[in-house]
Amino acid sequence: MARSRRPTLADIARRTGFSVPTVSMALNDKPGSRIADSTAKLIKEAAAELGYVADATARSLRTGRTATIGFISDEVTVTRFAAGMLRGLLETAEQRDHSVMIAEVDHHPERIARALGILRSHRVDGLVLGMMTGREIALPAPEGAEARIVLNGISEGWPAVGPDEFPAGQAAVRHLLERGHRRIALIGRHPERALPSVSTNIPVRLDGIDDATAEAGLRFTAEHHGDVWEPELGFRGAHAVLDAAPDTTAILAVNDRVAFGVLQAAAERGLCVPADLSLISFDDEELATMVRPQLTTLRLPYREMGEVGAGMLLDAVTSGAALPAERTLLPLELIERDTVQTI
Amino acid sequence: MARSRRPTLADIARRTGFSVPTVSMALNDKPGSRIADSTAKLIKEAAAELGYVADATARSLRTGRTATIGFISDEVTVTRFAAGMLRGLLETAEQRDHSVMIAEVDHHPERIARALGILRSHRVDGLVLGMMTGREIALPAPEGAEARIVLNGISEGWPAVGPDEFPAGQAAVRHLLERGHRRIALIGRHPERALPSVSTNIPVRLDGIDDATAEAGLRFTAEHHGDVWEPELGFRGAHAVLDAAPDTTAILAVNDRVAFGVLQAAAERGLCVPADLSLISFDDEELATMVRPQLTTLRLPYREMGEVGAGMLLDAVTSGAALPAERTLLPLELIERDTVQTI
DNA sequence: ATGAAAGCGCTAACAG
DNA sequence: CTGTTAGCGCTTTCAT
Repeated sequence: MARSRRPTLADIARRTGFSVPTVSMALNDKPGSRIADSTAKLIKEAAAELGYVADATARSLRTGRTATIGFISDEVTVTRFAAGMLRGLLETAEQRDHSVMIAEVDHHPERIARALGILRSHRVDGLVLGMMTGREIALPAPEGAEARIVLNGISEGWPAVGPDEFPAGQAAVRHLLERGHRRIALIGRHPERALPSVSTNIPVRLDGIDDATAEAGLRFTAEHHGDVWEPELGFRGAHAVLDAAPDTTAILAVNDRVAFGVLQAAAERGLCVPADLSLISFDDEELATMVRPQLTTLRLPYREMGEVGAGMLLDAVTSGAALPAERTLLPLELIERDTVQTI
Repeated sequence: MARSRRPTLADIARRTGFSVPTVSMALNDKPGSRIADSTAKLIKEAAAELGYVADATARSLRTGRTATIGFISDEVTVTRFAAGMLRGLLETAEQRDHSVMIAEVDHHPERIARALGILRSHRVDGLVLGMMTGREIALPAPEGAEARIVLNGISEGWPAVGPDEFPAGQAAVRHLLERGHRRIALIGRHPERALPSVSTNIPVRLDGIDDATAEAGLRFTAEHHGDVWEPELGFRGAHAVLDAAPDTTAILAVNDRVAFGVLQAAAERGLCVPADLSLISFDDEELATMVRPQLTTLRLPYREMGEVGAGMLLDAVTSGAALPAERTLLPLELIERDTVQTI
């Protein structure tokens, strides 16, 4: 039953007796052009009857704009953080009447170049590169003139949006301090300071942590290093740290997964969290609310990165203004749940 | 420095002295048309020098095909399962030289209709609707002639791909049976059989479970009902079930999150999994490998749904053949980890 | 083996 | 207020 050909402006024009441009104007009702209200109504009715939907490819060819932004991710669609970033992006894009074309890449530069080329061939109005881990990355020289932005990571020549890690690190320490903790252990510092190509975010987070402890004239009771931030590290780290400094009252874990491991170790030692041991971490992934007690943690603003990134990009696209050269930093919010207790 | 205008076929034509159609032919090197190898080479070199990328909007306008498929999800981008489905889709699409345009919707039919309209205006060659939960849903009558498919869910008039729940339910029971368990408890059956608009998958899974137990002449030692499949249910369920039937040797949990709760309850009771209590569940979400012991579970084929769905869709798009009217069912794989022990 | 002409569906510029 | 003309960049006849 499907009409073999979809209706075009010409169909509506024929049906109503007006010309094609008139139909076009009426349907787009721009403020400037004055089409008689009566004809506009007629035309719209006809369009609705025919089930007309404008052909975006034709429109784009003519206007040079596609109302589409491209999203490339280095595996972000495959991780627990993808959701927020993509969702923020999609929502903002949709609110501002833009569609999103998505391409997945791995870490290989040639794959990224390929994805960039494909998106460019589709004439996207702007490009968003979302990175799962905050790393520095070498991107192909931005040849086209499209607006572009990188989320979470850093790349030479690309405007960027990322999490504001330094104050977050401070906040975590201060939260513990304010609740009376003076004997704090840290789990998850890199064995050596990470290269920017490996991580740009966590080292800054640790700088913030160190800054706040130094300011309070404090040293950690113990530290357990590591750079594979999975539960295993927290599990072993908690045992190590608690063996070394049994009077520790609070543990600062570099992320939620590590904190999860800490929780298991604490249970094994017969320690009750938070009565016997407080715990604070970073990320606020779904896991944080699945465990009991639920984790007090600093939420990484993935969703906001998507929203703000898309917003800035679309501002630039719309106004033609340049994107800020400075990296835009978004705060991590402290989510107080059940793992920190005042002593 | 950016060239204000991107290079077109005409630019290459001017530069090489050939005509625009010749350049087009040479660049697309179709089997049929015979362009001299020498000129093809010349043209390709020129194209590369200019950094030419074909304008997809122009091409689409002319050919009527966009080499793009649309993906709509009812919140799938926001859940733990999104990753696999989206990734399978993206990979298959990319392998077959198609791009993906994505739109996020909630459950409101009018939102879906809107997304459908937008994607249709972009003239996508095919439509994939991915649903997070396997439900039956009423979709706007498919007006356009584009190929379409629904993943995980069911909708009148839409070809579908979904998980093969019945044999998976059987397999879970049989796995326990084969390992000597005869005293099994079940956690997570709906209080009453779910409506298709709520869930089409889990009830079938339970049918499979019931079928295999009946076949073995077995009854569950105890059951704990519920339809909010979160850890809390498993936690309370395990306690209830173990209180009611302390001789239970294995628990069948309706999903991993529930199993996670079971693990916590077992620990609380001083029960060691799997030595004192075996446990099997469904989904294989990331959580399954984060807990210790790691969960033995039946993996939901989200990624495969994406792959197979995209594959079928693209077959239809390419060949013009119709998609199968039958729902295509994909197996759940049993992932043996550490929560089931032979007794 | 290559060129000339036409047209996909739309919008912008200019008449009237 | 509305119609005419033109053209975005590409591919597809049809000539040569």
